[in-house]
Amino acid sequence: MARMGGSDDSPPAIGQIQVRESFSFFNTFAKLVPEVSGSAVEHVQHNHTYHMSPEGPSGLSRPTSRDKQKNRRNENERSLTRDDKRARSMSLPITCEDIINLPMDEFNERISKYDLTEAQLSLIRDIRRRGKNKVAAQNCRKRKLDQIIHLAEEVKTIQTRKNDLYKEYEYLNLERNRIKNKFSLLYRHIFQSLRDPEGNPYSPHEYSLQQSADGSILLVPRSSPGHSVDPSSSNKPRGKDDAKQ
DNA sequence: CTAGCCTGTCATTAA
DNA sequence: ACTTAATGACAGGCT
Repeated sequence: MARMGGSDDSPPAIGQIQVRESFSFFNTFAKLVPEVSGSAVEHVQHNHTYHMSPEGPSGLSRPTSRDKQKNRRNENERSLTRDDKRARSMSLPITCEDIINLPMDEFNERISKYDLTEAQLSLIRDIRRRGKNKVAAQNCRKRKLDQIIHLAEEVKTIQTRKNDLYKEYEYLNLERNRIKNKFSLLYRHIFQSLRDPEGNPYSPHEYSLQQSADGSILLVPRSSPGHSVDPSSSNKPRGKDDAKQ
C-alpha cells in the first residue's frame, strides 16, 4: 500500500482538515527552525492533514546555506515536537504531554471542559496516539536490541561449549588409543609367555585370551581358523578345558 | 552521492 | 466498542 511515512501527518479517518497557522507564528518558527519551511513544503506535497506551516510565498527565509544552519532541532526549539507545533497552531488548551500521558478518565475530563472543534479533537486523538506509539516504538526497538545482544551472547556461549566438547573429544580419543595400545602390548606379552604342556607357545591364530566374569584370564581356542588375531575383536569362549594361567 | 543508522509515524493485530 | 501495546514497514534526516 502506498503509505506515507516519516513526516507524513495525515490522520487516517477524519476528513482532511487543512489548518493554517498564522504567518507571524510560523515566522517565529522559521527563525528558530529554518528547516520548518522545508518540511512545510513537504507536508503540502504529501497532503497533510495538520499541515501547519504555510510555505510562505516568500519562501520563508529558506537558509541559503542550510549546511550549517541545518542544525535544526537545536537550542530551545529542539524540544518542540511536530505535534507540539500542531497543538499550538490549533490552539489546543491542553499540552501535548498531558494529551499523551493523562489517564483516560482524566483525559476525557479535561477534554470535556472545553468546547473543541472536530479538527481539534481529531488532532488531540492523533497526538495521543502518536505520542503513545512513539514510546511503544522506542521500547520495541530497545527490546529488539536487547534480544539481539542476548542471542549474540547465547551464540558465544554455545560456541564455547562446542569448542570445549571438541577438546574433550580429542582428549578422550587420545586416551582411548593410549589404553588400546597398552592393552595390546599387555595382551601380546601375556600370550607370548604362555606354553602348552609340551612347552610350545600357543598360536595366536588358534587361540585368544579372554577375561571371565570373575576376572580370571582364559585361553580360548578360536572358533574358525583364519579368524582375526586382533585382541580387541570379540571371541566367544569355547572350552573350559583350556589352559588357565 | 551513497549507505547505513535513527527516529517518528502509520497500519495492523492482539489483548 | 474503545484503548493501548507491540511490531513490521516506510520515509526523512543525519552522519
